[in-house]
Amino acid sequence: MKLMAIDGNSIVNRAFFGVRHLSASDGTPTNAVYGFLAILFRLIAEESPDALCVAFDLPAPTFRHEKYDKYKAHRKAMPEELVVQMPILKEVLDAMNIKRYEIAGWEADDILGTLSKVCEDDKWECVIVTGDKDSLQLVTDHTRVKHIKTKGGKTETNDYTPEVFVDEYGFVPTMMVDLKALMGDSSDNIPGVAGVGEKTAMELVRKYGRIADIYSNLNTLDIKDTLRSKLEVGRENAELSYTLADIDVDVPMHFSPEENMIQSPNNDKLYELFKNLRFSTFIDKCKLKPPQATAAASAQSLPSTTFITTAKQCEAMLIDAYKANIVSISLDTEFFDSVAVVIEIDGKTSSYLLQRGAFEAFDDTLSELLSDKVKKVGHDIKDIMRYCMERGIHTNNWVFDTALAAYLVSPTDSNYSIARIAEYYCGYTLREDGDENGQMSMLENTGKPIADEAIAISLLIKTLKDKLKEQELEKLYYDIELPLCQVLADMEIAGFLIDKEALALYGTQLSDKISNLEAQIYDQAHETFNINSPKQLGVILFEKLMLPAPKKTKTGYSTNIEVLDSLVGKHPIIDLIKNYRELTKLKSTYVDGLLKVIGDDGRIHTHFQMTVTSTGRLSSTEPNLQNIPIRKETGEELRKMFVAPDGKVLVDADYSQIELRLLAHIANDPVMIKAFENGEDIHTVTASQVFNVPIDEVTPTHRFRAKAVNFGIVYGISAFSLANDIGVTPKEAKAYIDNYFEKYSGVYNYMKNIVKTAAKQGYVSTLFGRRRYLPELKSSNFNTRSFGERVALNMPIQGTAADIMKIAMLNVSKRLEKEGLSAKLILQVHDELIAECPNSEVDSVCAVLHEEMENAAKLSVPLVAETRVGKSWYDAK
DNA sequence: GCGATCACG
DNA sequence: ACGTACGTGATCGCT
Repeated sequence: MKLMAIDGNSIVNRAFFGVRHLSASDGTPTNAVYGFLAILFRLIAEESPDALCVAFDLPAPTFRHEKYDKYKAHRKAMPEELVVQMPILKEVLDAMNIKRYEIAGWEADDILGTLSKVCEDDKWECVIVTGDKDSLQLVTDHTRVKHIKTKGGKTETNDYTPEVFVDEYGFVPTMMVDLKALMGDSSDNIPGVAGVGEKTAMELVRKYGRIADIYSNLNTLDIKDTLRSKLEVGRENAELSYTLADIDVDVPMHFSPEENMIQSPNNDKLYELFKNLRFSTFIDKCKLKPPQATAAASAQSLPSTTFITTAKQCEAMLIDAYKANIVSISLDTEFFDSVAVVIEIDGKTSSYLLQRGAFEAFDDTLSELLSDKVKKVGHDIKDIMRYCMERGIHTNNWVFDTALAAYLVSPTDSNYSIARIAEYYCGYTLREDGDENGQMSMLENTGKPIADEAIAISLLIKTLKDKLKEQELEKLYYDIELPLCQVLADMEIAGFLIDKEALALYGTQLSDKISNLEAQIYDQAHETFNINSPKQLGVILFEKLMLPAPKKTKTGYSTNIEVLDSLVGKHPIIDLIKNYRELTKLKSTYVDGLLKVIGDDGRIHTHFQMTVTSTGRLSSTEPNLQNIPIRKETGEELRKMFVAPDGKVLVDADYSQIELRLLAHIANDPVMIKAFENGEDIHTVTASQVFNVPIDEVTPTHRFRAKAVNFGIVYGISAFSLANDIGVTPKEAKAYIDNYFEKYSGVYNYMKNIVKTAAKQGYVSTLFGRRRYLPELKSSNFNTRSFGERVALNMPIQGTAADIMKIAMLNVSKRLEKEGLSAKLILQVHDELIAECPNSEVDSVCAVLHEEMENAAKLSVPLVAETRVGKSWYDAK
């Protein structure tokens, strides 16, 4: 039988410092609890113990403090954010029916030692889990210590059996105490012997054994006299340290391993806890079910769903739908053959399910529901719009989107599925759409999931509307985000025409070059290997060819472009590999990747994601058309395959320096504003400022560096990173930054103030009110907090640029329609808009894009947009 | 499923 | 002293 005993404080500490910021629904930090549980579940899976318990320290003084009043004296107090997590962790453990041991006057180590001894007497195997090396003294044939450490954010475990310990230390585990008695421990304030560190202490213990032996033979030991006198002077401290380091295995406590046998958790309690902590992964992992009581209670107040089977029922439903203020709709997007509707009139809610085949007028009814006559709410309505339009049904009059609202309210969440947000905001759990048994009715079988979804949507509306109001997001939501859905749906449907043959040809040309390079690389390496495997490549470069390895990753050698660049000239294989990397990237991601997604119409229809970024930008997937190569010539070729059909051209319009213009505006920096007003090149102006040279003496190097500084400022710069980026010393980089802030003092003040404001109000926002909350600023972890500060600087700029582009898109789309132009927007790449345009409309469309983009916002600097025309994206750039 | 790498603004 | 720039997505190898 096996007991796993955990040093609670030690592990929770590791978790706290190793896991990034997380918080419960009320904002309490939860990262330590999360990390602890992640480690716990991993260990249970790894060890499958029969019994399990956790030992904790208590804040009360221990017998060690009595012996030595300075014990752990200058140890830092536990950070407040960890303090608040301790009771939560204990509550979770209780709900999991895992026993906790905490005894005033003793530390967790002593408890672990005591219970490992009991295990030994009872012939149980004992596994002690800790992040603290002190407990290694407990290792015996029956007691194994699992030592946990965090390395680069990853937890690693080392198992110490007596053999492993002896291998590493060169003496038996019990002598760990002697080691510590000699070397001391600064974090626990154990003095040890002055002048004796880890190396010397190890050697002494290895050679001469326990400190009792060392001191009784002190005069005859074969050591330097200086060391001998250090030992002599430090004798009292050594003996005191010994008693402090020695783990007490006779703590007066009742313990028997059988009482700690693993039990199933208290489902209801643990479910509630995990739900509030937002630990949905652990809910799944423990296979917890929503508490029966609450499920039943909420089910009572929910409408039961009517399955519509007659034209008469259907008519009655439609009449209500026309009358209602809000109708929640969920559509089956797999077969397009069922729709769920929830209607609320006079506070009375009814739920309906309509299916094709269940009554004759399904298609007509669906068209009615989707028409102008019904005010609708849906979830991800941009997708519904696209989906319906692709099937020839026009939709209209969507007045709310639950996903979009949840995103604006909390743009850093990772998932806005209806199930997630209904659970989170309303405590409403959607039933799983599993096929539990084959004997279900139509309603039970295919209708349930969407019927539940429509109910969830109707429940969410009020909560989300309140939140939008509370956070002053209504204007942004109703005037920008919601109307943008239709524009994006139209763009997705329009798609981008691809010259498929040219793309395929380009692919075969790449293939030829790649196999050529492959052969040369194998030749240089004198063997074949997988060049795409960083692991194998690392072995070839740094072990076989003995090139210097400048950097390592968590898993091994780094072979990224920076490393390769540093090796250019040292071996001919490097250039070949760089070339190979570049071409295989183009082939696999772009040529093969894009060929796969060209539609029957010869066009690529990307999906714009509206709820992904934390700043308000869009993202593009399946395929991503926002990262088509342009920075290198070989890659830029690809843009020749993005074309306009016969009789049409592409109009490409992009904002010039929108982020720096916004920085000038938001920071209200007179120098920068003036530069933009005068239409000057901002990087040249910055160079002139930073390097103290007249404008016409700015060299390309000056400009290049100034450009990096400008970008760095927008990202929340550090001298170190800037130095790394442009290849100067950190000292020089710092001088650039100092100079920059001196000249652009408005920017300096902005940066100082925005972090302060963010910390005070807990969030930052864009000119149009989009918010991002920054709990990171409250973190006691330096990295986390610094990240929060950089985000506070960057989000208002990047986010405002995103808002402005969205406004421009809405206005362009409106203008094109109003002017009766048939040109269509087909792509947005953050600061760039592309329209496909009949030859005859070129001038008008250029004007529309130009004007609507430049007039999307009134700032204290001009917004500038440049348009180009071409038969391909390459030509139009 | 995750890390490394590299494509974009 | 800390560790080192913001925001994304796709592909590959490996566990």
